[in-house]
Amino acid sequence: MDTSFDIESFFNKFSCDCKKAQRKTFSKNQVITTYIQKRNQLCILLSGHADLVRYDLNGNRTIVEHFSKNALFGEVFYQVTTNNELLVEARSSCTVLFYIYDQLKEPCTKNCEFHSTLSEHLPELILNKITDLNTRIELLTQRSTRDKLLMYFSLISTRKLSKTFELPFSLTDLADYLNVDRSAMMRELKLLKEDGLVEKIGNRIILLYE
Amino acid sequence: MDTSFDIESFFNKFSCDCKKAQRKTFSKNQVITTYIQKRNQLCILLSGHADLVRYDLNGNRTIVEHFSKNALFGEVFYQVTTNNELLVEARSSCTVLFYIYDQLKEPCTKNCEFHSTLSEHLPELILNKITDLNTRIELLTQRSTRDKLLMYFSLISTRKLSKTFELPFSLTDLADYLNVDRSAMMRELKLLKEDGLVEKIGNRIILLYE
DNA sequence: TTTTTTCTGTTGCATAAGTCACATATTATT
DNA sequence: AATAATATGTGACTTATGCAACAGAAAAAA
Repeated sequence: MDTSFDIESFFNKFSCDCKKAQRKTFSKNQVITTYIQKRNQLCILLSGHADLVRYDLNGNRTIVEHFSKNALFGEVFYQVTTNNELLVEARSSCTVLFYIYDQLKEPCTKNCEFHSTLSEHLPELILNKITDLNTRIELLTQRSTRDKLLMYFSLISTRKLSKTFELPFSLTDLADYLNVDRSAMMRELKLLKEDGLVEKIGNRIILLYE
Repeated sequence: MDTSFDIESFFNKFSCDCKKAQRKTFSKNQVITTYIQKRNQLCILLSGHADLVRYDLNGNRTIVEHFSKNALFGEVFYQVTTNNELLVEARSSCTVLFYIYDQLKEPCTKNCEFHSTLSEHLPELILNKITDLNTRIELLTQRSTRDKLLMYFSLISTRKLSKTFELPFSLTDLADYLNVDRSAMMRELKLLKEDGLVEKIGNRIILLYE
């Protein structure tokens, strides 16, 4: 998520005196939070990468959302509908700001600069979240595994402004993100290579079309 | 979407003097808007039902989102990634409020009551939109057609607080919404009936489990 | 009303995609 | 450096889902 406003460096300069925010760091694979209704938690990812992951009763794992710098997450945004486990897991080492949504909304009595600036930028951050979610839906509504792969590659390619890029996921995770079986995805990836649409060197993807 | 705040009746009482909003009505199947980047349009559905529909090059139709009373939509929320057509179509007769997002943000000079009240309630409306999108993702990440149907039924059932309910979609539309082939969905629906999980009388679904 | 259009329900068939299983490569951990 | 753990790559087999086609029902238009 690319925002002109860099929350992390801003937070470092004007740390929040009002004590409404908690800042924590996490190492890879640690659980950042779980989604349990009622707490109304709102989190901001200051640095690193994290995933919202769902484990269902059949042992299937789904990466519901992927978060990078400046992303918002937390159960304020979530109506927990199923009784599946929903965890946010750190994909790399992460720094996270924890808020209670209702406290964030009401004006800060201490009038600390960080708090007011964050409120000012909140609409922008939220709009980014919504477009991310809509893009996620576009991806998931692709009909075939091939279409999902091609759209996913194209998204990263335009974001990186290059036909060559590193995958931010392992292939196992990518399958869980695209909601397809891993071995089926591998097969399709091979076909894409055979059809001369894609090249893959280690973790690096090269798009050969257009 | 159930909000305590009813925009429609409020708008009727204190109609917006500042002329920033345009209110229009649409009849069934009319195109309310198309998603073209740059205009930054934000729309509010005051009454009726509408769908965001995508037509791809193979003639496939996808219902990307379904909107009901108080729903927000428009291209502010959308990063148009593919070159597919994206239309919002009225499913029933609709009343829609059109805004330009940037104008909505800045404080109203005329200080009209509607405008300020809307701004006040905007965070709540936006939060609803985000939880809707997340629920949509939950639905789309169900693995099988059966799971999609069961989750969809369960969502409506909890919303209506009843194991018996009318489908707000035709079966053709439902298939486009669940992103599955219609005849495959019909087959699965038959199996659900045969397994004694669901009963269907006309447009009415009865859940038989739990 | 009659006619036309769209929706529902069902089938046979083709194929995309899931399941299982295993070998090798790569990455963590001790 | 040795061992364990996890990720990648691939193949044989099964199954779910897509596709095409059609008849009857329901809804919309004439």
